[in-house]
Amino acid sequence: MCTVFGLQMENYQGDLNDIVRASGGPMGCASAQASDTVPASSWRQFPSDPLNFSSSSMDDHSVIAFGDPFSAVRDPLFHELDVAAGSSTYYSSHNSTDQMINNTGSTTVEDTSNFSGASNIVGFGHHSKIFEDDMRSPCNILSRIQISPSSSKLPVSPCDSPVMGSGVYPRGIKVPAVLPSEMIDASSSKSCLIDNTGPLQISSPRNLGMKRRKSQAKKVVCIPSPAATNSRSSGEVVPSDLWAWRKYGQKPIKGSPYPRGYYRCSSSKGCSARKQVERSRTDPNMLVITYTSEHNHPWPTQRNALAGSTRSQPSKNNASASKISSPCSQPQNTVNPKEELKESSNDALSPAVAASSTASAPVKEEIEDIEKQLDTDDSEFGEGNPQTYRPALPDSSQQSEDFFADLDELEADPLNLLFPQGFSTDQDERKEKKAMDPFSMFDWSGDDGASF
DNA sequence: CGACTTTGACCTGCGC
DNA sequence: GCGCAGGTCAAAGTCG
Repeated sequence: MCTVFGLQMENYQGDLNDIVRASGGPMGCASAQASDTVPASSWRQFPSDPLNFSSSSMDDHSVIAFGDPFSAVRDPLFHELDVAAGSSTYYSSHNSTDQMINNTGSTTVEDTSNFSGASNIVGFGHHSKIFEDDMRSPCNILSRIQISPSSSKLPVSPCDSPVMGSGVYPRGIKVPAVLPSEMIDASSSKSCLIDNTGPLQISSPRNLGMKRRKSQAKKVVCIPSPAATNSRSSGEVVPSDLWAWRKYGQKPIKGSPYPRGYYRCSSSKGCSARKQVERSRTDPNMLVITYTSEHNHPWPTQRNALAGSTRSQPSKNNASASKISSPCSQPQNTVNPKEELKESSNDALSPAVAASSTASAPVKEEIEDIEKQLDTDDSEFGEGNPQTYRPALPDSSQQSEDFFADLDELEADPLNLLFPQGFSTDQDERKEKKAMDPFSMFDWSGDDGASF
């Protein structure tokens, strides 16, 4: 049982960067397979932002880390998936060559019909701590993603600093207990057509959009399709993530029985982030989500952040959705969908924080402990700590630092409240496991009315 | 009423 | 140049 995430990078421009594939468990469970091998060392890259990188993590786990300030934050979804899918989660990237690295030692060379393009894949044994650590970040799916230096031009400029991810933080994906394994290359690799340092030519907005479309970096994420329908009438299942998406189009795709939905970020006006959602033509149980462009705004923490995802889960479907979201079944977390919706619209906290507030009583205690621990360990999560959740502004590292400085002024980082156990020690592991239980932390329903 | 989805039309890139 | 396919727009409808 594996959860497979395929990430494809097209025309790397520095923002939608950093793709890594972390495979867990025996490679036999992966349908995404490689045709070549590459030394893991060739994959390692040093972070562009030292502030957000822990040398220890590098040394201890050979973590592929990046400048993404979100790299420090555990990804609730992927932890959820990790758990639900038997701790086998895959990230992947596609580049010029098919490569898979499995640091478990058993590099597998297989083939996948779904990899039409090339890919660089780095796998980590799912028992390894590195992977567990990686999974602590809500944005790690991206932050830990990195393009093989051998196959991609990596512009290293302030402008290329990773931004808010591009929304590859599926939050509400409801993962079936048994997950199909598949990785899809939804778009073929193309040579870089854009020199992001060159002059920008603008004809008409539409023309620009088209040109951008053709040359822009993309990330392709393959996820198991949620069983529940959370789309209003089409019945199409669109897993929600932390961003709010607004559907603006749908087109039938030639050769595929499934239409492709087009979404743009509605978290912030002017955000150019887009994504395309379509079902895999080879495995209808898999959704292929292609992220284009990147968010030009911080991770949504305002009420509108959940607008799309909330709406995309109509109350009439919430029952089934919550069932799926909680294979472990936590009935105490079941809440009136109406209430949940209402709460969500009123809550200005980040989803993660809200999640903490919705946890069941025992979990609440754990979270309280964690918060206390956070207070005492605050220094540990100070600047430069990789486990610190730090949203970034896209423009420059300086800007990011300023932004971080602003964030530091916040009383408490919402996600830190959830992920303070990022630096777990052995004695913390038990608590961590419990606290990180995705079904208690990320089930956004609640029994105390504190949910949103 | 605001936010969202649906859907047909339009625009653009690309291959022939 | 033409046609196809994919991507986007925008009006209309839906929902809470």
